[in-house]
Amino acid sequence: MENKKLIYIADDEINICNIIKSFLLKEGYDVETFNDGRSILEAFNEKPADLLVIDIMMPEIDGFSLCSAIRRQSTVPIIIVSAKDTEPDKIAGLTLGSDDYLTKPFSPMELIARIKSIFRRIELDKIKNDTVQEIRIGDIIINADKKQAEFNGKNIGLTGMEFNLLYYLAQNKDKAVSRTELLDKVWGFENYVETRATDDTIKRLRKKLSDSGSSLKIETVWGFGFKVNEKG
Amino acid sequence: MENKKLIYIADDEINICNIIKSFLLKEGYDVETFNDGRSILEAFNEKPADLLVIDIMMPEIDGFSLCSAIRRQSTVPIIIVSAKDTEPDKIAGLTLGSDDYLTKPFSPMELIARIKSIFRRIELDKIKNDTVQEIRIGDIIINADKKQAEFNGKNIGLTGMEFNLLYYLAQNKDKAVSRTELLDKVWGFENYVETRATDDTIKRLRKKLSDSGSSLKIETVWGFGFKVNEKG
DNA sequence: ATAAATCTCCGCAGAAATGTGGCAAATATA
DNA sequence: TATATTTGCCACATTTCTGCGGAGATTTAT
Repeated sequence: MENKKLIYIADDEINICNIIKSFLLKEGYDVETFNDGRSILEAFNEKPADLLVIDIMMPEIDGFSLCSAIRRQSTVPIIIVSAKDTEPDKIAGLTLGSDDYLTKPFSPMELIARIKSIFRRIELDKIKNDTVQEIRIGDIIINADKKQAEFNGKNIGLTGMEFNLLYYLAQNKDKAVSRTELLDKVWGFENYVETRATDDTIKRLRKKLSDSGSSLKIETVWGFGFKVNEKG
Repeated sequence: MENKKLIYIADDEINICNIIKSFLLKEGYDVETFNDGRSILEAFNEKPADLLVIDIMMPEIDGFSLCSAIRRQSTVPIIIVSAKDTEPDKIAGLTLGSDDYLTKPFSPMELIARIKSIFRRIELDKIKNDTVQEIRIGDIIINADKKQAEFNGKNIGLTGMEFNLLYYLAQNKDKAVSRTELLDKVWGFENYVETRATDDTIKRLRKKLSDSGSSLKIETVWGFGFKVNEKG
């Protein structure tokens, strides 16, 4: 269980700080507020936060300088919040190392959405290589990366068309899919093939499934198309 | 060997696509444009990009659906660009998995600054995570520093192209990689070579691997590309 | 029950994709 | 400059895939 994230806010208007703080607290974050650039920098050196929300115009150290100072020593995400809404200001802020730039007045809900988006990005980068894209259907695992379907961890050796067809049916599991839809989505509309072509591939698919030992059945929906069910 | 970053743009207004494209090209990115949700999704499955810029209102598949569809299978950064500027729209977009949300009309320079900010965030996260210079794949050890691959501690004498190709496949182990992707990421976009060039290098790679005594096999993914598996 | 419609299965052949060996231009090396 | 290496390309052989016709089985309708 991950700890609560700690967020520092720096703005010389105390009211702004408090408003943002109350929203972030409601979202379950730990929050500390500061009213000038120097105090947030000192606090950060003392105890690093997980994200900073800073204003541009502040006493002691302004937001731009603060941003580059922090960036020299940390990869912590920074969101700049400012009344300065000109393009050069935004670009300066983003270029100096901030992850986002919001102009006042802004919606607290949007700020929260953007904070979450940044945290999600960090998570995605962290787990990137561990995520496996696969669909489970009955006793079969369909792995889109490997482009193969497995039963008991063993590849059942589907061809391209067979794989695409099974993949499409699995994406629409428990739902009947018409032949026309299959021809359109799996075969592609530039192909002029007989409707019966689907039957052929289904036939081969069924054979390979049963040969592999799987008990997954592709149901026929009479006069319409086919369907696979989540549980075998 | 870090290539130019590849960016896909999807907007049903061709003019918007072209304007964004020209700016991004000037910044040194590779760019491809699409005019509906489905075509960018198909292109992405065939050849993943490094970042997506998508509109909300598009034919076939709208931006929101596209965003969650992509997010289900990839961590690629997504920037939504839309004429819808209400708070709920922004929050919806950010919550569904986008990394940023810009409202039209927007400044191209700001878009570029935000794109760079996202790439910087990913770099910052990457430095924290991996510093591995050696990849083990089957009975082969690939050393990025020495730029050579070893079996039983002995260099198997790969040429530059052969090494780059094996290295790329190893980085994507257990994942099928298309020829198009290889041409883009290993050969580089500026080179116009026959698709079959990949087959040639694969051929030589396979020979050197087997000559060296290694049992590592490069699998053919019929009608798509190639793949190496973690365990030989 | 009987007829009509629909689906499954079999074998096949054309088509598409890939593997193989040789060749030559470009590049590096001595 | 001469030599060796690398790498893309081509032609041909081989493998693999996939749609089709048709026979027989199954389901539905009357």
